[in-house]
Amino acid sequence: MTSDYECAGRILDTFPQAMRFMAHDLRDTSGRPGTVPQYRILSYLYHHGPDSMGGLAECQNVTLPTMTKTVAGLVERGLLERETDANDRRVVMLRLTPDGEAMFQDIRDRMQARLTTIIATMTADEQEALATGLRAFLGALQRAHAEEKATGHGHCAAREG
Amino acid sequence: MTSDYECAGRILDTFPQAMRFMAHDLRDTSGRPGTVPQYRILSYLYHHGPDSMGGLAECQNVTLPTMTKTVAGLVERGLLERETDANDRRVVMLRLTPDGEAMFQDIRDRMQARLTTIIATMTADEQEALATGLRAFLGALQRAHAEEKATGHGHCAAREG
DNA sequence: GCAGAATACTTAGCTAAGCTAATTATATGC
DNA sequence: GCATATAATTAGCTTAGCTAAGTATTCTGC
Repeated sequence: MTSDYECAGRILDTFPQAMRFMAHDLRDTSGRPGTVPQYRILSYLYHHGPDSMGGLAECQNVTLPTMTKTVAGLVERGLLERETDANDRRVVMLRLTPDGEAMFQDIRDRMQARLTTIIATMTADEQEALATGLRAFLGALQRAHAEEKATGHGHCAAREG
Repeated sequence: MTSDYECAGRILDTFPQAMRFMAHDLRDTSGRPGTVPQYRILSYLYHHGPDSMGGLAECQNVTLPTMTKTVAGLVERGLLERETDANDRRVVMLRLTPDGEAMFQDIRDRMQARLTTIIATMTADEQEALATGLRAFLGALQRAHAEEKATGHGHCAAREG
């Protein structure tokens, strides 16, 4: 029954190490695309379609200035396009370019291939447990995030007034 | 049978988000101790006892210059002590000061309390799965790390000649 | 319908983490 | 004892993250 406490310690041990692995692999991927935050932006736009700076910042849980800067790098490399929203010209919409889409697919395939070789050394049961555990944990994280915003405890202001 | 592939995607979604949570909490913790890499150094020395710059850099999977800099911040704050090794005066040994030990315990307790409230919203089965999955995954990661070093595929040179 | 408040984003300026390349200091080996 | 190897540091760069302040647009209220 100490599994929540144990989980906490295990998360603190495991996640940073895994992130270092991923960061390293991303840099190796033919040099260009680079970093985990950049990859996450490509991934989000790929799966959810175009979104605004604010929308991206919120879902990635970073501030707007941080998002502005990270996006700028991707735009410079021609992986994203900026477009002023027609309905509200304060809003900047971001979308993947064809290059950005191809780049995302390429990186994702490499990353998954790499992770897959690591995960393949685990038993089927362990893989199942990991997938199940992570799915539940991600849900729990997002609930916590939403709740903090609602109670004003969070780090960034709520989007809808 | 797609669970390894699914795991890979899930890891890419979940870990960075969880890291952002932890990073945020660490900064909030009465301001001082700061960041995930710093916390990891305190944690390692707490659990494994004093170690050298090289030893720390290797186990944390960063380069020596990175470790030098991060450690310097902790030494400045009086959380770590440097000591030249008597047997090999090139080697710098790091150990926790009493302050460092107290700081580690304090941070760890806060982090675990925080994570525990998140994890508590998961079912007992999910918690169990997460703990099991992460334990196995950490093992798999470390095997991969060791193997890469052995085959010279890795990023940093092997320690033992 | 325009002044003032609110919103979306950017700019400026900082800190920390990460890297590589080059130095310094100590150990080892022939 | 000189050449080479090893442990750590320094220098110099990039990216990510933050806050505070500025700009441009939209909304509100009278």
